This record gives sequence, C-alpha cells and structure tokens, in this order.
Amino acid sequence: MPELPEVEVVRAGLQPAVTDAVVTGVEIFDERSLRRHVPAAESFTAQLSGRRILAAVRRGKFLWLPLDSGRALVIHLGMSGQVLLRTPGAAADRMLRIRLTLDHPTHGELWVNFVDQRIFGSMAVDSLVATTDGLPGGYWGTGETDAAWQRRLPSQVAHIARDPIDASFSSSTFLAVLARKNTGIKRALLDQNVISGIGNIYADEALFAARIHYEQPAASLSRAKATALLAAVRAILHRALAEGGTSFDAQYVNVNGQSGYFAHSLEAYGRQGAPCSRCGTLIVREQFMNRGSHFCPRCQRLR
DNA sequence: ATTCGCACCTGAGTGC
DNA sequence: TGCACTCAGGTGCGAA
Repeated sequence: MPELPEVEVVRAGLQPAVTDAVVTGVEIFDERSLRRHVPAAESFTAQLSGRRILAAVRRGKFLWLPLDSGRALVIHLGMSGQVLLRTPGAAADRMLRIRLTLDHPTHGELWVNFVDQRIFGSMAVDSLVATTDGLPGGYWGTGETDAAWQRRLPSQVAHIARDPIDASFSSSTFLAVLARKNTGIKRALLDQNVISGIGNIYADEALFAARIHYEQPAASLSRAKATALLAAVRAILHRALAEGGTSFDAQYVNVNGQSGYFAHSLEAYGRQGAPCSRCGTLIVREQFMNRGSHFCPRCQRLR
C-alpha cells in the first residue's frame, strides 16, 4: 500500500487501535522483513516486548510508532506491505511475515499482522533523533501534548523530506530545491529527499493535471508552473485520501482489509490506449525507471 | 556532490 | 498443464 494516501489510511486505522497498547508478543515468520532493523545491543523482539505504544506517526511513506522506551517501531510498506488488525485466533493471513500481539487497556487483545508479498517493506526498532528545524517530526492526527517524541523522528527517516500535506512543509524550500535540480520533473517528484509521499501513480496524475511532460527538466519550470504543480499534487493526494486511497486489487487495503476507491478517478496512470479526458488523444505509456510513465502526448508536451 | 541504473523479492497474468 | 516471460504502488546502494 505504497503512496502517501494509502499509508495515511493505514496510519489513521492504526492510531486508535495501538495508542496506549502494550506489546505482549512478537512473532517473526520471515527475518527478511527486518531488513531495516539494525540490531543494536538488543534484538527486535527484546526491544518491543513489554513496551507501550504512544502514537502512530507518518512522514511521507514512512510510519512509526513511538514507544515508552524512547525509541520507535518503524514500518515501511514497500511495494506490497499491509498492516492488518485481527482478532487473536483468526485464520493466518497469506504471506504473513511478522505478527505483534498487543494488549490495549480498553479494547483488549489484538493482533497486528504485517503481510508483505515482495518483502521490500519492513519493520524495525530505531532510535529517535531531534528534527533539525525543531518542528514536529511527522503527522499523528490530533492531540497536542508536546510529548518528547513529537519533535523527533526515527534516524532512518531523518533524510526524508517533509510531505506536501505536512503543516510544516515549506513551499518556498521545495521550489528552491526544484529550481536547482538537474533532472526530469518526474524523477524530482519521486525523490523522497526533495518531497516525500509521491510515487508512480500520483506523480503521473499530478503531471497530467498540471499538463507537464514527465521528462521536462525540473529547473526549466517557471515559478508559476512549479507552484501550479505543487497545488495539483496536494489536490490529488487529498482527493485520494478522501476516497480511501487507490486499489486495483486486494493488495492495497486498509487495516481492516478494505480497498479504497480512487482508482476510478485516475486520469493517466494505467490508462494507456484510452482517450484523454480533456482532448481525446490516446494516453501513452512509456518505459521509465524500469516502470511506466503515463501521459497525454498532446496535453503534456516537452518544451 | 549529484544523478542514474540496478538489485532487492514474490506472485499474478499472458501467450505459446 | 507447463513454461517463459512481463508486470507491479519503493528504496538504497554503488558506480559514473
């Protein structure tokens, strides 16, 4: 469940279930799902057992659950990760890699199943470091308590730029970075050090909305055009979030296993051979970064 | 210091 | 039915 809207759907679903819960069990079915875990002195299991979860936070496509130990459980879904909440005793999910058992003060026992087909995602316990700007590390929904974890973020997320729906996102910083980028605009949008949360689907959708060719040099965009692109990115992410994210199949689901509806609203991604909604020209798919780029050859010309 | 290609993986779908 | 091949929403590493 990869891009920002889908990850936020997972975060929002986790928050009420895991906040204030204590980890009472850890089962690792595939060690490869711990690829981002750096075993410091203690193992993944030892660092989680008995710890209380304080919140569910997200920056871009990274999720983390701050713990009462001062560290955090980092979750990245990769290309195919899912976090599913299950009642203990439920039938095992296919491709289950890690399971946590939580005990919540009011909801009781709960399984958190980390399912991942391709194993590009992972769970890890990581230290928290202070944000360089002193602002919140990510988005955690409501609740202003000024707790210690709020202005911190996992060390492995520190290099990730803020995402465009983060209240602390700086448009002027983004525009300045973009103006210095010596690469195509789509590469820049996908670079999580420049702006986070955007992946292949929403990059294509935003570029379609802003009528920009994916290989247009980033630095060649006028300030007005770049500003319009950022507005398009925000609009699309918000609309996708409101629809519960994009699902083509059962792979991209919320914590209850339900799909989102934004796939019906896609204008470019996956629509190769279908007419552009604006001009009727057939949408084209081109090979790009070992994937595809979808665009309207008439509305989105290289300039 | 940047930018770019590729490795990391499994499973579903297609065509022969 | 089986096999070879293509495709998939991400990230990080090393090489240029």
